[in-house]
Amino acid sequence: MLFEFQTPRAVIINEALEVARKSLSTESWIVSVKRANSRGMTRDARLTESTHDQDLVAQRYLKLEKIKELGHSAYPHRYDFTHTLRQILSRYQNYSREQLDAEKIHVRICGRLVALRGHGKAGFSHISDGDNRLQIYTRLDAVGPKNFELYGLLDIGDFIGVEGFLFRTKTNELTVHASNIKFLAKSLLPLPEKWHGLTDVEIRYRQRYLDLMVNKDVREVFMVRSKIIREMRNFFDELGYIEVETPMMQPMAGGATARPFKTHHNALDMDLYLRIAPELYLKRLIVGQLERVYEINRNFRNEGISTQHNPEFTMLEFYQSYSDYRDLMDLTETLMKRLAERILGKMEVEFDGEKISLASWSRYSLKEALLKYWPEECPPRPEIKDLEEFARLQQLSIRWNAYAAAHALETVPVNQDVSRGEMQGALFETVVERFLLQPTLIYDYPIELSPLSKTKADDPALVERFELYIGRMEIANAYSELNDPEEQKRRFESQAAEWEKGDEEAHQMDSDYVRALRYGMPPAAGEGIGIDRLAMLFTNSRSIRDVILFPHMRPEK
RNA sequence: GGGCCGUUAGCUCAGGUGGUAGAGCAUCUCCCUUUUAAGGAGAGGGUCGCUGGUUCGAGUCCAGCACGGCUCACCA
Repeated sequence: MLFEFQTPRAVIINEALEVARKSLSTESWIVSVKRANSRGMTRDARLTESTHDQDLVAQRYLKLEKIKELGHSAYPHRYDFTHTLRQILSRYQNYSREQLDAEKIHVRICGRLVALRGHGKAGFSHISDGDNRLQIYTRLDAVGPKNFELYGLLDIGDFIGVEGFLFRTKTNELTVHASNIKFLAKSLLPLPEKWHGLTDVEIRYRQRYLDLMVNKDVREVFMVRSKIIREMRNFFDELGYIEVETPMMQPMAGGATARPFKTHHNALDMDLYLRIAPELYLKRLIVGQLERVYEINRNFRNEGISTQHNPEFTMLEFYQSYSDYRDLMDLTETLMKRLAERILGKMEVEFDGEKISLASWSRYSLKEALLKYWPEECPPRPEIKDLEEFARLQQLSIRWNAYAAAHALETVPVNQDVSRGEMQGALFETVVERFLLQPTLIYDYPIELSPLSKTKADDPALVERFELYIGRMEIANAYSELNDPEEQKRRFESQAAEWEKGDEEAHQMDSDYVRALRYGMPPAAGEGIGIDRLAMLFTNSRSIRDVILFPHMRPEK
């Protein structure tokens, strides 16, 4: 009965609002209803008023209802386009006005409406495929009243298909002169503001789809990231590697020093860990004579989040039989130069305001680097023996700490529990790392820091391991693989002792891995390359979150 | 967890020394058949992050909290 007293418009509004209320729980909706409530209006007046005035979202639901009333499907299944926007632009961009007029090229195109400019009984708009835009000219006498009514109900963000012919406007812009419009999907929530775009960092990460719609450079970042991975696959495929996938859920998380995430398998009632590295599985494949394998996938580490750390990160890890770490140094340099060449077309990248050349590489042993980068202002410069005797290392550390305290730099721990190798490692990280802007390979690490690497033939205190630094970031980590099962077992045992002492990151005994080694593993070298950090370098991104589509965030409140 | 910065309309942002909130874009109505940050006329839209305090009066001052960013510490 009530309906008799309502105008048709009010009925539509009510229906639209019912739909809106059922499918929507946004702040704006709640706010507008609360606001209406507070004005003490009747239900119908409330609904009419709150829509009629302000609720942008309800406004759009209302338009969708009207579009349905015009006989359009709200969510049609497909659109039969003749060209992508990219095709139109690449094919016809150079056609003159006369050529276009002569040929009357008929097209059907589709995309998201990104700009609308009304003009009385005509209108200009742009549709986009995300990267490319094309202008549409819609005029009443060309599309007819029904289409033009639909045109009036469109919002920025809607998807449409347009049929028409190509022409050039007064300002010489290639444009589709519409003869028919097909509604494809509605954008019920308004897009970010057209001029300033989306700058709120949190929304950019949480609602990356908006970021991708609006910020062109963001799309570019992920294009580069994709190219990096593709080029890496090409590179390793050409070298005869095969790509494999190993377990992401492991009964024991090994292959790195890090704390894992824990999960549980219900049917088997067993705890599992998300992998911190694929290393031990990939080396089992080397035992199984896959000989050259690589895997590109996620690792998970239950640690802090920073501009350089996301809980899940992507790593390329590869193993090459019959080779040692020297081979991988060369391979790494070749790979990086090739990536730069193919993706950037040049060897120079700008990173964090500084110029990096991927053409000039340095190689230092860890100890050499310490001697080389020891600050001038903290004399005397250490000699090699200062790095090799425990007591002298302690003295050196104390000297560093005094210097560091005066210059607001990081200090290193000095106590009897720390081994010689750990002290060397700590000194390296604090003294040297911050200087490693240009590509630098640091090699020959203390054995204490590397439970899975092979010792150097002429120095059992060192292992054949190197790390690649670029832009002060650790980009890659590689070593000659330890393939002596008994030695590996002893290393695990000594790690187990560290675990007992409370080191949660110490490696656990992996008996099956030792068993695999006992069947015989050829000499081999392996390496992990951090894809996210490489992507940061190649896209001049200061935060790892800028190169991960959906970086880890706290739960939305 | 520590330090620094931030939170005002759907979006991007203004709001000396306390006096009850503003612009552009977006939205709505009207005009406009080659515009492009279209234009013109008009209208609506805000518990100024939350809680408490000082004050006659708080967007503004103070305290606490929440959320976010950057940064430092472990790690790749």
